[in-house]
Amino acid sequence: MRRVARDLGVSPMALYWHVASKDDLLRLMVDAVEGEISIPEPSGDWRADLTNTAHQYRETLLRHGWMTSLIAHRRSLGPNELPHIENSLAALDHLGVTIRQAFNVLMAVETYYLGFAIREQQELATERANNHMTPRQVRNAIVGEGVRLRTENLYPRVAELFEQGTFLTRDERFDFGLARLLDGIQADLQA
Amino acid sequence: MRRVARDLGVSPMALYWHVASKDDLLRLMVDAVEGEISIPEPSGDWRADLTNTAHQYRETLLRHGWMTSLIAHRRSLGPNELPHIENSLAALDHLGVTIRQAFNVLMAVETYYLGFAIREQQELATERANNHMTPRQVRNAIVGEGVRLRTENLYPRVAELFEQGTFLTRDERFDFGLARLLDGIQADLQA
DNA sequence: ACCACCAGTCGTACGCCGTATAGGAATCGC
DNA sequence: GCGATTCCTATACGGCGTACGACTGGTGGT
Repeated sequence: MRRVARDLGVSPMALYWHVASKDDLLRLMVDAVEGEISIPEPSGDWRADLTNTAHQYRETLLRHGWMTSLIAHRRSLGPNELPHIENSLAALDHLGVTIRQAFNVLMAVETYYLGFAIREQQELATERANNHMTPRQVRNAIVGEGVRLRTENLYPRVAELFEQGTFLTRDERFDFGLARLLDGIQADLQA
Repeated sequence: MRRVARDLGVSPMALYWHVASKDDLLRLMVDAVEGEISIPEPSGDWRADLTNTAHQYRETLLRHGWMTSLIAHRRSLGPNELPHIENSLAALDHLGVTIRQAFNVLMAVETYYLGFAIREQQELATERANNHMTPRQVRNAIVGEGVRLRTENLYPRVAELFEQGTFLTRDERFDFGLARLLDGIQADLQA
């Protein structure tokens, strides 16, 4: 609050004319971010539509890193969320599923990208904390840890994983999990 | 800090003998919770094992609601996490997949239950905020909102969804999404 | 018996924070 | 002209995390 006021060049209490409380301000911020996400009209390819939506959300949550820490307490379902749900439901029209089934699908996808956003923030925070190391050094540290584990006969699978020292990029991981989820959903819908 | 100290019947500053800072304390708390999760030995049925793990995590994150709000900033990978990863990787042995592939599977599942835990906390917080209403009243409010949307010709699919007023329970939703994800993973592993 | 040491605690104080309360200045409708 | 409305400011309260320094009880060494 005091910080916001300072940045705006006004006294802290001036904010309370426009906003009821800090909590209220945060709610508005979350809703505003929700508003800047644009869910496209259904294209006819529901997989592409849901994937697109997931990417939009991920990108937006990534751009506003503070959101992930807020989203755990704060109710969403502000007025800016309904059109997104509507469009996503529309993407699943003509698939012979009920609205409720479509909604369950939506929730599952949403769960996935929400979880990914959280993880992503964790990792970015860790990288920020280690920003004195080059990527190569980070990699070496991981490999070294793997070697240590192996020589101590601890957690052989983790050791092997670390020793390889190569992982999917975050983008690849996001797409991998999302694709698997959509695969499962697709199979379920066709059953 | 002051609150913890009061509950322990000591002065606030006494805590700083045992703990470096509030942040440090929170880190220890998260790691302690991680420690109380017990990942069972592989049973031979990897789907059952991963499902079991996911349930354990969900239940634990639910039991300690404060964790979800911390987990976004805080580094995990404390010493209590490695054995879990090891056991989960072990569950995927003998499937003809590399350690790296197995790890990607793990990450996807973890992403899912993390996201679900967040959503669950959101919903529980909302329920707590509305605890002056009976479940019947909540349902009626949703249905009423659906009717309102329909009469105003807004978001017809959302309107229909609300008007029905019945949704999966949280347990069912968790299992539905997780099952779809594992379906997709299974199909991918067999390909 | 003495002392040095150390684990553990406490009191005080500083600089943050969100916000309750009261009041001041500019603008508008009449 | 004047009351109402809009927007802002100043001050103050109670909370927070924690830096700093002092205190206490018990231990081991000599």
